[in-house]
Amino acid sequence: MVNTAPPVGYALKHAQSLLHLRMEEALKPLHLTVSQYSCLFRLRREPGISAAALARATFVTRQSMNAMLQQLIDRDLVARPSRARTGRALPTVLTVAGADALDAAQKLVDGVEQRMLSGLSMAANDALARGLASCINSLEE
Amino acid sequence: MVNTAPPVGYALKHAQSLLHLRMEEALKPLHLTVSQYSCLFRLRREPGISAAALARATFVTRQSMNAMLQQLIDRDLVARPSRARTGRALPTVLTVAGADALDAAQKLVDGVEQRMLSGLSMAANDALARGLASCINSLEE
DNA sequence: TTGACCATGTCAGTAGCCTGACATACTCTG
DNA sequence: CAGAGTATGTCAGGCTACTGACATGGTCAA
Repeated sequence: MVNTAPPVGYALKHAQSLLHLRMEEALKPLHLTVSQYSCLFRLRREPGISAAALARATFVTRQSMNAMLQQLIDRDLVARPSRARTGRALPTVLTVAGADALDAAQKLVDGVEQRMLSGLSMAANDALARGLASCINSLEE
Repeated sequence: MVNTAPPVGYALKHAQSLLHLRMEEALKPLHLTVSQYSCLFRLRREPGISAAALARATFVTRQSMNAMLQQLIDRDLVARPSRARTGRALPTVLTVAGADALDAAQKLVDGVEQRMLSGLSMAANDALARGLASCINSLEE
């Protein structure tokens, strides 16, 4: 007897959709979208990263990322040179204002994430993370 | 010592993004998008459901759902009356062609889902499903 | 050195989904 | 019975992300 509908994929979508919604709500006062937050977050972890690499890390196309970066540059949260020192990649970095915005956003996002995981024991949290990692591994390539 | 970046939210996004991508690839030969598949899937489970309820179940707005339903109606995969017998809700149902398309799509999607879960034991699969359910529960309202 | 190959950035066009707003139909309370 | 409240469908407009295409710069093998 098999399931008529394996619920894992649906649950994944449901959870991600809700997480995105709550994050969007939380970040609204800062006038940041989830995508913009992800971008700033990754920029702190990898200063000087190229826009294309940033795009891959945040699951959008490089075209979308460049459009988003332009907005963030206009708001002075991010900076990058107009010409590459070498190659074509333009190394992008956080500005001071960008780092400040990220700090504020981080607190709000952490709250949402804690809320999401509040019903899980440490072991269950671990099992969830491990399960997701396995799914990711099985799906890539 | 706390994590600089709690990876669960990111892993959730990563997994969902990959799953969506693989499903999109798998459904391409049928000229169906993931959203359309989700819509058909839900329609089989709940024949006669309203477009608004369908929208909630598939995590889009009712405006988007109505636009999508119009496409599916044009392709004769879905049908619904032009007037409601009672109230405003227009009960939507699968056509025979829609059921056939869903059957074909189901096989492909099941393959993707199995691939995603292929690295997990039954217990780990269970723990993942339970963890996601807990996250969903904690995040709604 | 040269030519294939790949990565990056950019331009143009398209599609999907969203928010905001409104009319309609039912329900429920006073 | 009158009114508010809720749910559904629909129209209009806008924004975001996508695909497709191209030029540029670097790498690597022949």
